[in-house]
Amino acid sequence: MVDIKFIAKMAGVSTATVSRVLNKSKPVSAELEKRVLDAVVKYKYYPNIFARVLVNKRSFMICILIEEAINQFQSLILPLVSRYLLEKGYQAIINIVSADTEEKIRTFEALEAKQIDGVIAFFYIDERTIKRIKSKTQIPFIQSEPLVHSVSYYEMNRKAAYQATQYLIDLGHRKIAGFFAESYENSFLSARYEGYIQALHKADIEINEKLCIKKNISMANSIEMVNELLDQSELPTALFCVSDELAIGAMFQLAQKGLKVPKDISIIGYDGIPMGKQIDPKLTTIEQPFAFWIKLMIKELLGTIEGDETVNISQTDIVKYSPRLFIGGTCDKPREV
Amino acid sequence: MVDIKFIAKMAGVSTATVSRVLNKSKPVSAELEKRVLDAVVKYKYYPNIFARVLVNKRSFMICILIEEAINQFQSLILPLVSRYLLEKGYQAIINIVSADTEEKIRTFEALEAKQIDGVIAFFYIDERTIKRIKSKTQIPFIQSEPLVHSVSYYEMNRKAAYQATQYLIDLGHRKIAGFFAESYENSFLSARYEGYIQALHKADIEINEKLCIKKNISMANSIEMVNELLDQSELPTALFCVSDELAIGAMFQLAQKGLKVPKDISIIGYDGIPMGKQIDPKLTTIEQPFAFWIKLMIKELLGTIEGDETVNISQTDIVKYSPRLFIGGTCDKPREV
DNA sequence: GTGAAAGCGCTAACAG
DNA sequence: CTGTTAGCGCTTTCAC
Repeated sequence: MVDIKFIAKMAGVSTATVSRVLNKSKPVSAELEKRVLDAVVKYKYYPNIFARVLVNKRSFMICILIEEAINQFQSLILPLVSRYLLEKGYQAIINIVSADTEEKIRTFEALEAKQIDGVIAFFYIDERTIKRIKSKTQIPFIQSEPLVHSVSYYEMNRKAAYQATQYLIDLGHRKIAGFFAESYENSFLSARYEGYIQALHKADIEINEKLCIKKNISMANSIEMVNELLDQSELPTALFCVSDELAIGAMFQLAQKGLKVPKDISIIGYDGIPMGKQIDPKLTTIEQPFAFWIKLMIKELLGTIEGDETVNISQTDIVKYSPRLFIGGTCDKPREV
Repeated sequence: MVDIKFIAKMAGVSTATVSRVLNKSKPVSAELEKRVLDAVVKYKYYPNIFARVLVNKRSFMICILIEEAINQFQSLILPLVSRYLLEKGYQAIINIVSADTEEKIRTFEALEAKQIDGVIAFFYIDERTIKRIKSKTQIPFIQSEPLVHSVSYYEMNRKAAYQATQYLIDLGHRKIAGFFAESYENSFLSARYEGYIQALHKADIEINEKLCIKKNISMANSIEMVNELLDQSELPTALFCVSDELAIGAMFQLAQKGLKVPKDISIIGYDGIPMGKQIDPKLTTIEQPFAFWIKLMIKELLGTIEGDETVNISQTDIVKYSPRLFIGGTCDKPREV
């Protein structure tokens, strides 16, 4: 076993010196430094990270917390998160929790006790629960769902949804249905609803409650939502979906019902998941520069962990990386125009 | 800071006793055991895993290695793997690697040096690479793709594919197309192809090369595959797909082309991913008891790690947990029968 | 600039 | 059964 003691002996120095060279924690003479580094290479020495943690009180481990299953969005960002963490010298560990709030809070406590440096929750946590977690633990955490609320993610979502709806209006649509999420208070999901409403208002289009369907946003529900939509007396010519999964599910069900996209109905999604580009026609949607946002978000987390309060995000960066419209083949002019 | 010393003091015992209770490493009187456990609960004590590692020479950490992106199958099993590992006292950590073989091998070496106990590769590794990894490292590893090759996963796949094809034949189909994977040598994917071929042979159906399309099995490719199929002079009445993703992609594209499932063509998939149950009609498919298999596979890995060579898997268990046909709504009798 | 030595929190002999 | 104690490999005072 080659450990720090062995290297010290071989280099003819003390263990303290080896440690100093490896961590650059204190100046060491060039002479000794060379001897240490040579020994490290010669004997393929890797410091024992666990021993290091014991002393440092920092594990350089971040836990990704997932609620039961992994959805498309999460499987998209998980590799990005993990890779970026590694780049920053942190190891991603993964834990699964149930939907139960109490269990989640207990998990936060456990992770703190296990000396995990921080948590990235892959689910939405409401304000009340956030307060409870903060009252019980000190562990720094962020949520991936409302990615960068720190740079007004709500506002971004509202604007992009506005833009998407506006795009449909510009194509000549007036009867624009919407599939939305229920019960997400002031999250980015309700921002998308707001953007949709505002665009319709701006264009003097009356809001038709029957065309606004709110449900949980799983692909399964989009089938029901389409059926509900088709039961209306007045069929829409376009459909705005609050997520790509919803949009793709809707396309699927519409095809089953014999309706063509975009000939019979135009569809626009939100997210830019890979599957949207794998279907035919490609899904027109709002794309989000996830990779960039994730970096921003993690930078914020690591800033808190490392006691660096000054994570500075420039306004130009934010604008540069705003969501943008991807024009696929699922939107066209309405039939009768 | 609540540590083992603190708990020992509060319970009025020695640290050794606390350790023995927590690890069940030696018998402790009921009286003391109770006092220890009470203190543990009362003060929310969690043993410091890093200190434990230092002594045990075991990190109780298993790395899940993912190749760049996460597909549906992987996102399905990832929570199962993680949860089961935790149940067994291991923590899952996650690393992303590129498709490059050399980088993968280096990652295995690095993980060993970091004292990670084992690796679960979420990708297919060919024989040659396996040999190279084993020559350079000692780290135990398994692959999730051919889940339980230890219990003849190949055979299971062949049988199940046979059963699926037989089901179509029993419904009266004779022109049965197949979407398969290319270049997977002797993996479970080729076993599915073999099962399909054997079922056709058994029923004296001539193999039509033009109806057997082999491509990489992403959803994107199923669109091309459907187009290729529709270009044939002779249309099939049924389609066996080597994966659910392929099957769903095909359903989608067929709907776009105006073909109804199962009226115009029957479709059967393989895997049993959740999305298959979210679409309408539900996808008829071969379901696999993943959770059970994952346990088997991990048991094998942990067996190697813990030096337990005798991981015994009973034959009844294997039969009990064989893949089984799930009958959704995507298969019917052929039109003209 | 360098080394000796005291822990970090835990487990496992070794005594009793 | 139970307690005392010596490390696991590393970092970091504290002297020199």
